[in-house]
Amino acid sequence: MARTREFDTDTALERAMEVFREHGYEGASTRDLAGAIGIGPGSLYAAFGSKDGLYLAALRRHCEHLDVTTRRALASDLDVRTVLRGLLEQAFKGSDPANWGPGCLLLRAATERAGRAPEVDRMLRDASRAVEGSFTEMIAAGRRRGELSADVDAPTAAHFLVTTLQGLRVMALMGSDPRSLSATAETALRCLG
Amino acid sequence: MARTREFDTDTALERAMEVFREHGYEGASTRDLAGAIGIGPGSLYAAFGSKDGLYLAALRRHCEHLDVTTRRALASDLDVRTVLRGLLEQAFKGSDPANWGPGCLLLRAATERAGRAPEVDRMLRDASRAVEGSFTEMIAAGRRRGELSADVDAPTAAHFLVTTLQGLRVMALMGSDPRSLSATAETALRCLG
DNA sequence: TCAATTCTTGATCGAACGCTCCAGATAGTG
DNA sequence: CACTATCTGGAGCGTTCGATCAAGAATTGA
Repeated sequence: MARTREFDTDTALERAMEVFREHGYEGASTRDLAGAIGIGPGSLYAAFGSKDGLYLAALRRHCEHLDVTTRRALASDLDVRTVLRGLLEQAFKGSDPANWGPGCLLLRAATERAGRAPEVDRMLRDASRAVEGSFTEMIAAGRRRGELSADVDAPTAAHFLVTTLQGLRVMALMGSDPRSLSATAETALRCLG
Repeated sequence: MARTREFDTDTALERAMEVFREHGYEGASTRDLAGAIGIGPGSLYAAFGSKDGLYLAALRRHCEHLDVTTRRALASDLDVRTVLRGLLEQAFKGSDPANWGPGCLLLRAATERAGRAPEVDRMLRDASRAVEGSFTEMIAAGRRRGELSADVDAPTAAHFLVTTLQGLRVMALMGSDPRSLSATAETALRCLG
């Protein structure tokens, strides 16, 4: 009983993610965003309420992408070290540089908006815990299969590896040599015992 | 033979660092900056040329602070693990949260401006290498004193620890539990062998 | 077919942006 | 005491910001 929306919300969010990833929250203008999505400002505000609303929706979608990546890794039946190595390496030379790599929108959100937008804080915490949870499961499973020493504490090791993961992204942004980054990933994996 | 400048450039840069740290590059307006420094826009532009010029000067100054912190650690005669532990812990609960903590301007610059301002890229790389270099020296010295195993490769271990350091800052921003952060720092130190 | 409802489009709002200009203030020099 | 050189700070430049709104287009139920 009314006109149908001409653009797809999911596609719009993917485009918005890209713009926010490129320019950050403050650096992305509503004109940039509407232009990238291919709609007018009116449609943007009708669909997402505000620039902040669009940002939160894009960030939420990004978190879903992260979850898909970690769950896919979790479902793998390869050796746990191999899987973890793949995740760490993707953090700085990934085949999916936009979502899991140094451009990760969540990392940007952490440095740009942590502590000044409650909803963002909540998403940072939740997404971070979700990734950490998947890592914990992977390590626990690897230990059960005997791929890791029995005296590895899964939650502790998971937190350590996620920290390394974030560090690798940052170091990549700082211009660190890929060879050094790989060596650091290897060092971290060796710590698993 | 002319009127003397009424404000101190160094003090101005400290204030600017604070504003950039708080709001980022895009989020900090020249009015914010001039207001925080306590000068008019004319003075700001006469002294620093542009917002970008002020940002670069502030970032350069921040890098000097980082250098001071790492060199002070380097000069310490405590056990190398104790010194490194102090640096890692300061990254998330530091007595100097502004400069060495999660708010570190360099980390923000990395996520906000890496790859889009050559001068920033250069500073990211240089500052990162400087910190890494100090870590390398610390580890090498600790090894010479027999505090670390002889089969520790100093540059490799240094890169790994700096990566952990950056990761800890990010994890702190994401709302990670201080207890977990400490445990992760400890895990990283245990890797030194 | 037409009224009702929603969406799209583009002009436009007031505010804030980075930045410039200039009159007035303040200093050293002869 | 001029004279000159520099600094200060507020007014204001043109532009862009996030957001709104009216008017037309598209879709559905009656």
